[in-house]
Amino acid sequence: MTPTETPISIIIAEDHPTFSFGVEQSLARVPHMRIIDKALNGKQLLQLLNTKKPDLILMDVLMPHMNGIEAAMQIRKDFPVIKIIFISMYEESSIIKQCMQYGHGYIPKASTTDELISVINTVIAGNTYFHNSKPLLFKQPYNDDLIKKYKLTRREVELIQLIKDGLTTKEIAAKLFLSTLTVETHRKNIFRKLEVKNITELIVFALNNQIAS
Amino acid sequence: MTPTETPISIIIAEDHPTFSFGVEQSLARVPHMRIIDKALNGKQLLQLLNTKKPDLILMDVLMPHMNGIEAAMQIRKDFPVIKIIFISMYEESSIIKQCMQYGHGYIPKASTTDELISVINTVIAGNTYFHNSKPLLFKQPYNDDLIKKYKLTRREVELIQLIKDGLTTKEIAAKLFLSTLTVETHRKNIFRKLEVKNITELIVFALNNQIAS
DNA sequence: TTATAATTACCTGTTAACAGGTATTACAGT
DNA sequence: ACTGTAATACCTGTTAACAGGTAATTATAA
Repeated sequence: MTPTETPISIIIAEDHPTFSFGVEQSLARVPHMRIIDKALNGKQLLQLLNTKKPDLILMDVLMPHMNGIEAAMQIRKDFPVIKIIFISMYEESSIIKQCMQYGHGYIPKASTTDELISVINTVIAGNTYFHNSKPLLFKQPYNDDLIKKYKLTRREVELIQLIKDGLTTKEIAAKLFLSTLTVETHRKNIFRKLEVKNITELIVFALNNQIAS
Repeated sequence: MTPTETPISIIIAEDHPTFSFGVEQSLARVPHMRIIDKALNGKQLLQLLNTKKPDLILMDVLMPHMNGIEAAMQIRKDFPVIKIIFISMYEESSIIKQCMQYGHGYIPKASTTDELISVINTVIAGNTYFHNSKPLLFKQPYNDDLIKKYKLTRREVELIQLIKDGLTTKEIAAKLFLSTLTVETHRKNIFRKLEVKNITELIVFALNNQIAS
């Protein structure tokens, strides 16, 4: 939108040199963007940041030694001013969600150069941009996919909701006018289906997968 | 980016007619966008949707009778295809976070027409766009704020992490070479400080507040 | 150095969670 | 009419969680 006087300085953190080179070539033609360095993984990136402070980092999510998310967690602590755009081969909602937590933008590797330039401008302008062709937000009201995948019944999903709200078996039974034994049965079935060993794992699973919001 | 053949149909839900009129005027000059109707609040909007199905809704966050967030929750259930862009006077992170949950985009009312058009195009293209000049993501570091607020010790945070990973008291004790009784003491202290009554509430709290990721 | 906080550990109970079953009723799909 | 699944409920245990204390060692900051 508004090209700055001094060019936007960028570091690419990406373990595949081929892709990294492609990005470099693409951005070479953009006057107000300059790639000042490259890193092959998170650790290398953090070392680079000791001497060079870019405006923005194009960060691959999956890298050896230290992945992009971990690196981003560290960077936002040490250099909160630096913008981070994640790039990933996979468009899984769980990944995109993490990117929303720890970065300012996300695009898949399959994106066009135009989209890349667009997202850089957007993020530098102080906004966020998360590409998702299969919209993640509207997939989660009740995560139907997951519920089908794990063959959860309506009642079971209802129970998960209540468990997540911190209700004990007894409280749930009272609320739903059921025997506590029935609630326990449901609970056991949920555990079996989701392959979790206790409430803790159930809650983490449910929250991460938006079965209970 | 890519103007469609048939124009993008839009409904505005906004309780201030002045603002609503301004948007209408602004978009009137954009050929591939068409405002097909207006609503003054969430309830009115939902009624409109019985007869008209827009591609996109420009939704004010704060409206009388039924606010934008509530309306969005309903709409994503009933008409998941419809895109929602929130418009708000306030740039509070709590509001933006909710918008990220229930919509595809967010811009403040102070935005330019260019930004409005840009966000509509972005969202229609299947992406998300959340304007935030004071970046919300980097405001919740690892959540040191919360840890300080609740006066959690290092050890307690460590315990929360392990509890979140589904470890039982015994397992945690073994891992940290502690007595199970010690772990129980820590746990009780955590419960007291965070004012939660059981592990379930602890997990939900920790995940929601990024104390444990 | 001297409080203060952090970490560790223990004691005594009660209650809830969890494991591994069986079994009945009801209803929806073929 | 039949069959599977959902929803309900029970039984028998064991173990973990939780509540309510007390108290001894470290660290650590005033």
